[in-house]
Amino acid sequence: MKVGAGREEKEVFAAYIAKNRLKRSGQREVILDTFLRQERHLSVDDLHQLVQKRRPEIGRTTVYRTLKLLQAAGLAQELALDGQSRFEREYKRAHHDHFICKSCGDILEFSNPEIERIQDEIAAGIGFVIEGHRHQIFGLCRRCAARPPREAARR
Amino acid sequence: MKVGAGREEKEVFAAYIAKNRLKRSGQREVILDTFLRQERHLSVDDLHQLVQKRRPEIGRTTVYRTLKLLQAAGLAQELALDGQSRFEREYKRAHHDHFICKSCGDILEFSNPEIERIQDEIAAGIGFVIEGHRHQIFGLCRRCAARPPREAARR
DNA sequence: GTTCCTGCAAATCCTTTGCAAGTTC
DNA sequence: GAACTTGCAAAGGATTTGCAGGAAC
Repeated sequence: MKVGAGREEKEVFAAYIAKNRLKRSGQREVILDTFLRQERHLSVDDLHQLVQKRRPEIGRTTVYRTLKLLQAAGLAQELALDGQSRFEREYKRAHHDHFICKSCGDILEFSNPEIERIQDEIAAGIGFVIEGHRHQIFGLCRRCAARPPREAARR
Repeated sequence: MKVGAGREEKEVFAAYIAKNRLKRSGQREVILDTFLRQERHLSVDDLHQLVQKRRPEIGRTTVYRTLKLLQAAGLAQELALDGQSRFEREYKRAHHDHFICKSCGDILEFSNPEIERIQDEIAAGIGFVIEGHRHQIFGLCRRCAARPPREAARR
C-alpha cells in the first residue's frame, strides 16, 4: 500500500463522526488504521486479531461495531459469504465482484461492464429497481486447480 | 404445477435411496411430495410448516436432513440468502439466477447465456476453474417500486 | 437383528444486544 | 455532567449434532 494512503479515508471517517455527533476514540482509530493497512478481504476475526496485536484489550464487539460505522461512512464494504462476512475497502474503489477459491480461500476480484449492462437491461425489462447485487463465483484458483487431488488447505 | 408432475422426481429419489442403501420412510415421502407441489422458493420453515399440516409430528430436523438428501440427489437446490437458505426444485431445470425484492421478499428468476459466457471467459483468463456461482440482484420488484414510500411489507 | 431414521434437546457458529463502567465533548 | 463507547456476558437465529427410541430391511 502506498505511503500516506489512508489519510483521505481517515478524513472521511472524521467527517462522518462529526456529522453524526459521534465521538472519536482510540479504539476506532486503531481499528480503522489496521483495516486500511490491509489489502486482503478480512473477516471480523482477522481484523480483530490484527487489532489485538496493537491493543490487546480491544474486544471483538467493538470491531463489529466499528465496521458498521465504516460501512455507513462508505469506507468498508461487506462481502457476505456463506458462513461469515468479510470486509474490504470501498472508498473510491470501482465496483467489482469476486471469485472465491474453495480450496485455499483466496478471493480474486473481477468486474465487467458488459455483465452489469445486461443485468440492468434485464431488470429494466421486468420493472425491477436494482439496489445492489452479489455475484460470487466459486471454484478453484489457478494454483489450487494445478495442485491435483492433494488435500485442501485451510478453510 | 402439471398433473402427475413430480413422478419422475420421486423415481429419482427412490433410485438415490436404493443406490446409497438408505431407507424409505413416511416422513421422507411427505416432505418430498410437499416440496414438489410448491413452485415458490421455500425456506426450511416454510416447508416444515406445510409438512406439518399433513403430518404434525414431523420435526424440523427431519426436514433439514431430507432437504440435504434432495440436494444430493439433484432434486433440490439451495439458494443461500443472507439470513436463511431457501430451496427450489432443480431436477431438469435450466440454470438461472435471482432477483430478490427487499420489500416483499418475492424472488424472480432470470438467466442470460451472455453473462455466463463472459464469466467463463474471465475465469479462463485467470486460470480459475468454476464450480458454481451465486448471482443475486437485490432491489424492488415492479409492484413494490410502484408503491412509493409506504411501509415495507414482510421481509 | 442390524442398520438406518427420527425427534428432542443441546450444541455450534456468527452476530447482535443489554448493561455497568469508562470516555469524550 | 450529558451523551456516547466499550467489553463482557448473555441473547439471538439458523443449522447441526448427540442420543435414545422407533422403523425399515
